[in-house]
Amino acid sequence: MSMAPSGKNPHALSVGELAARAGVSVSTLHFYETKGLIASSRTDGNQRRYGRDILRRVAVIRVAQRAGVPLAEIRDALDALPARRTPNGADWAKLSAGWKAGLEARITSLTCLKDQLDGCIGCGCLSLSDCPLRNPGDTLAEEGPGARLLEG
Amino acid sequence: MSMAPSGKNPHALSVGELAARAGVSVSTLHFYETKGLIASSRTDGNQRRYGRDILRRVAVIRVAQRAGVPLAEIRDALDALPARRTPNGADWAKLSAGWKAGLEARITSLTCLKDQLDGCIGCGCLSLSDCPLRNPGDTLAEEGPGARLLEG
DNA sequence: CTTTGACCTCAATATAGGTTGAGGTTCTAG
DNA sequence: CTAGAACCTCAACCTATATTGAGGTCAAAG
Repeated sequence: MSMAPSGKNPHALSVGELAARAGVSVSTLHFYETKGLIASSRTDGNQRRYGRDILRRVAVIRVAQRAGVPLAEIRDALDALPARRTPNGADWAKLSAGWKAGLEARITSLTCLKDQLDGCIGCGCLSLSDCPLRNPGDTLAEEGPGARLLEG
Repeated sequence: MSMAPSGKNPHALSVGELAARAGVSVSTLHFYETKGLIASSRTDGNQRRYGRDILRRVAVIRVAQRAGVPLAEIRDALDALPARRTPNGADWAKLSAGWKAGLEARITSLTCLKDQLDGCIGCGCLSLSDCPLRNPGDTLAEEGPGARLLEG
């Protein structure tokens, strides 16, 4: 019934425990592992066990995702963390600082779009040749074809 | 060489022309048609021809996408346009007004995240139990598992 | 010792939003 | 009339982010 492993290390988390505490599903944790975002050691019985860093790491992943950072980039950023010692506050802060810039850019882009939409609601011009929404001045038009899941 | 159809109706656009003018690829227009976002008439030779409304319609679709509206919702909104007459400025304004609310919510959510990230950069607390980023007060935590491509 | 729940791997499926290619037709310029 | 550009359909493929299921193992409680 209990999800906690009762083995030698009471601080190590099983995937079920981690999933519950981190607010993600077990399959998501497996998925993150295949993508190199998290790692685990194994028990004699081949079950995953996670150390004390893991909760913070998963939390960082979810926050970065909310900020619109794709998993591949998150992985690269996490790979840049010091491997030998436990990352400290400054290490994490460095990561989030980098992501904040992207987040701010996204907010700016959306706000710009909103302002233009405001104007176009007033004039009903949407799609007229001089409407800023039709020929946005930003770099979006330069992005090539391809799946663009986030608004860039 | 010319992409313009030289048939009876010089105002009708071929897919290539529409693609060029709307700034999307031909395959995207085909795709939109299968999804019910746009429609076309056909020549005797089974080639698509588009009327004068189409440019505005495609423009509206792209703007709504930038605002984070999924194609299915855009389709539903477009379906609600008057079918019998050419939609006027007020019709289009009604659409964009609805999408603006969602866009504003998205901006608010991201701005909130940014503000929290600001605080957490200062304290380096990311993943500590009292960090607002770990237990966001908004409704994101209530969303079940599943692909969440946009930040909701 | 048996049962049950948590765990394992691997493959298939799902969604959104398209792109690419094969194989064939149409249109227009020279 | 013929070459080549543009068009057609349909199916397969692509990325990102997971979820679901099949088939089997492990561990702890009764």
